[in-house]
This record gives sequence, structure tokens and C-alpha cells, in this order.
Amino acid sequence: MEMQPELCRVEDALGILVGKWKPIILLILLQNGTKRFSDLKRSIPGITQKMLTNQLRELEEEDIITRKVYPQVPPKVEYSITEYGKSLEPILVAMHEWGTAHTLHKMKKSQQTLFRIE
Amino acid sequence: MEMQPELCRVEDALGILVGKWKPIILLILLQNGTKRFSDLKRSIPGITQKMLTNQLRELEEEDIITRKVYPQVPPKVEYSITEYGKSLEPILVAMHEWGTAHTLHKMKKSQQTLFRIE
DNA sequence: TGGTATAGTATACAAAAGGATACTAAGGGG
DNA sequence: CCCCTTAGTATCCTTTTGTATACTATACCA
Repeated sequence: MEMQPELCRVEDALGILVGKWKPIILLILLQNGTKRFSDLKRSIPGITQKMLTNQLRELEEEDIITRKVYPQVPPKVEYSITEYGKSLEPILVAMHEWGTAHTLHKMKKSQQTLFRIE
Repeated sequence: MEMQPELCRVEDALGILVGKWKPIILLILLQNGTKRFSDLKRSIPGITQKMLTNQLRELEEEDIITRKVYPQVPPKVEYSITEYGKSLEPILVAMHEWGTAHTLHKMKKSQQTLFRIE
């Protein structure tokens, strides 16, 4: 496994995953396969239309998701994860696992702080 | 493995890894264990002192690295990866592996583009 | 006729991240 | 006496990211 800095391809994945709402969008699409724009919006409290559109467009640019428009009124647009997008799952899982352990680490730290203050 | 959006801890790892120079700093320290400030600077072409200091401080904040000052003139400061920091390696490896495959994906895309243009 | 729903766009703004450059202390070498 | 080195700060600026708010078209429903 070549991970010398010169050959480092870590940024490729990072570049795709970075964005305030991208991980959660990907998790939802990984679990459901396909979701409408409005479903995503309802599933992600706090996101604005603009940001949802923006993050979806960026993921589409990278071939991580696809966008299917149904010519109806009112409009219907479905977003789906691609096979290629599914290949990101191991990374998201690794991050999730790490994050779960990290929660414990942070708890220990703040307890230490509490002890010191008392 | 719980990865429902509500329980998502992906952001924890992402928050630590995000930063233009953090992955490369971590890769260097994962390979060497310990490096001086100036060694890091020399190993990372294009980084400014300000950004190196900044990224190191943020990693230190998160207990991913430690900073050891030797009271000498000229100064000597060593940065080392912590045990906790080493736990990020699987994520970096997963990203690196994905990135390596991603390179092929991008090559295919641009070839398609070339064919279409011709 | 007015309200609802969908999937956006347009505009303006605020905040965060990153970059360029100059400056510092304090000992050693010429 | 001046310059070199190290590990930074300080200041200012630009770019990127994210937020808030208002606006659009068009069919359906009451």
C-alpha cells in the first residue's frame, strides 16, 4: 500500500466528501437508493433549497449521484446514488466507526477537565 | 452498524481531516512518528509558515498530534502523532484506496470526452 | 379567484478558509 | 557588526462556503 505523500490520493475522496451537507445526503441515498428533492429536504432539517441544490449538483458533477427529471407539474426530480457513488461507502463507514469511538474520547477529555476545575 | 442519518458520526472524522494540508501532515507523521517544524515545512512544498502552524494547532487541539518544545536557540519544536491520531489511519487508507481507483474513473471520463470531441 | 405544491433561480450578505508578506527573538559564525 | 537559523506572529487581502430571503412557473383544488 503506497501512501507516501507524493503518491497521496487521499484528497480525491476528501474533495468529494467535503461540504456541510454531503455526508448526510450520501447516507440517505445509500440507504434508500433514490429520493425526490422534497424528500431529501424534509429529511435534512436546517438545509436551504439553495444548499441542497448546490450540494446535489456537486455530487452529480462527480458522478456520485444521478438526477432524473420527470416532465410534470408540479415538477418531480429524483436523485439516485450511482454504482460509483456506492464505492464511497467503506470510507463513510470507517469515518462513522471512528466518530463513534471519538465520542468516548471527547467524553473522557471533558471529564478530566471537570475534575481539574473542581 | 448503525449509520442512520440521526446517529451519523461521520462529521466527527471529517471535521478533523478537513483542511488543505492536514492529510499530508498526517501521512508524514504516520510514516515518521516525529518531525520538526522545519522538516515538515520542507516536506510540504507550497505551504506557508502560517498555514503549517495553523493546521498543526488544529490537529493538536484534537489530540491527533503533540507538540514538544526544546528551549534552545534557534528554537526546536517536534511534532508527533498520538496513539489516538494513529487510529485515523484506516480512514486515510480507505480514502487513498478510493482515490487511486478514482483516478482511473476520471481517466475514462476524459477519454470519453476526447472521443466525443474528435 | 386565491391558495398549495414542487423544484428550483437570483440576489445580497456573512463567515470561514487560505495566501502573501513582513516582522520578531536570540544565539552562533564570519 | 551583520547575517543566518528556527519557529513562529501580525496584518491585510482574496477566495470559498454557507445563509437568508424573495421570486418563478404551472397544474390542481376548493
